[in-house]
Amino acid sequence: MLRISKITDYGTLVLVHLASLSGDQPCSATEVAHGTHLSLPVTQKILKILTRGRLVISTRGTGGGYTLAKSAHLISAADIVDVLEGPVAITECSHDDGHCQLEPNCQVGNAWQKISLAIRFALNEIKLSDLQNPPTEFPMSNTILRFSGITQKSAKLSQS
Amino acid sequence: MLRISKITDYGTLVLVHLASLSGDQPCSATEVAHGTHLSLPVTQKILKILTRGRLVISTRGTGGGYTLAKSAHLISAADIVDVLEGPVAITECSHDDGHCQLEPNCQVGNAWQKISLAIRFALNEIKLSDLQNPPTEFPMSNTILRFSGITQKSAKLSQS
DNA sequence: CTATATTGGACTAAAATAGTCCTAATTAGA
DNA sequence: TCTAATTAGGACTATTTTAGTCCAATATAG
Repeated sequence: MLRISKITDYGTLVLVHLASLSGDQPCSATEVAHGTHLSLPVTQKILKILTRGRLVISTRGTGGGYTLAKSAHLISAADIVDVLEGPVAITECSHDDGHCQLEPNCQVGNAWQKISLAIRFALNEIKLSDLQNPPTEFPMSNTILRFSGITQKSAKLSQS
Repeated sequence: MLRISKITDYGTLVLVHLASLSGDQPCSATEVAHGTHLSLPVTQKILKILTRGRLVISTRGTGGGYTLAKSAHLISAADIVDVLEGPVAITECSHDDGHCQLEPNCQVGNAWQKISLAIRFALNEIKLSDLQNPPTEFPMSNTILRFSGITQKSAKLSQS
């Protein structure tokens, strides 16, 4: 459905929360869970993914936790999607067994790659700092997209 | 994974095939299946969806089949995605029970909506006629997007 | 040592996707 | 009016993906 997964949805909440912190003391998973109203297991899972993706830095042990790896205006929506939407999956068509079975239609695959690039460009333009306090207009905004994005309803809220 | 489903993948193949036809006699599902190397059941399924989505027009009975509903340069990638990627799913957050449980984070949901708009804009710019014979450059193309697009490998080829 | 934290990954249930198939309904033409 | 060619609608199953939880191991401050 051309949708963004909940992991990405929640992950953005987590990143925005980390970005909103003033000090540079690490923020524990428990604190993030409280701050975002996400359940603790989900928060932990997301923080682990973000850490592996090098968007946040972790500190282990007592007093440990997580901090943003870089300034919020240096993290783009493309970065977030890259890290949270699973492994890099280059278009399968290219260079696996060397050549295509559907020669003439390969043009089409090529076209979707171009479309993908256009989308990526759009994601690249939007920074975490924009998500913190979004401007009314993003570049290229135009009509309505059906896209299951971040929502309150979809968010798995903890009871705490 | 921010991916395009195979239905959309195949559907584009089908539309490109219909667009490539010279006459205005309808093309049967069987013919489309042969032309695209997709299996017949899949082809039929896709043509039914495209018909319901009013991107193609069907003629029933002997000698019947399908034709494009409008010129290839009037059909955009956004149209194709709209029709093939399932029902319209407006962002769940808005106006269901009136207000948000995560007031401050609602900003984030808002931001993803904006991102969605940007993506939709990109899709709007690309027409079926471009997919037929894609230009080397699309507007806004920049870097690499992981995006499982149309592929030969992923296509379920018929044995016919 | 011990309490606090992250790390890595296993695990299950639910949902979405892919693909096939069956039974109408429709229509041209013999 | 039959018959063959076609689309229409939707049921159905298997596979894959997603969502979410949990556990055992590792690290560290005090």
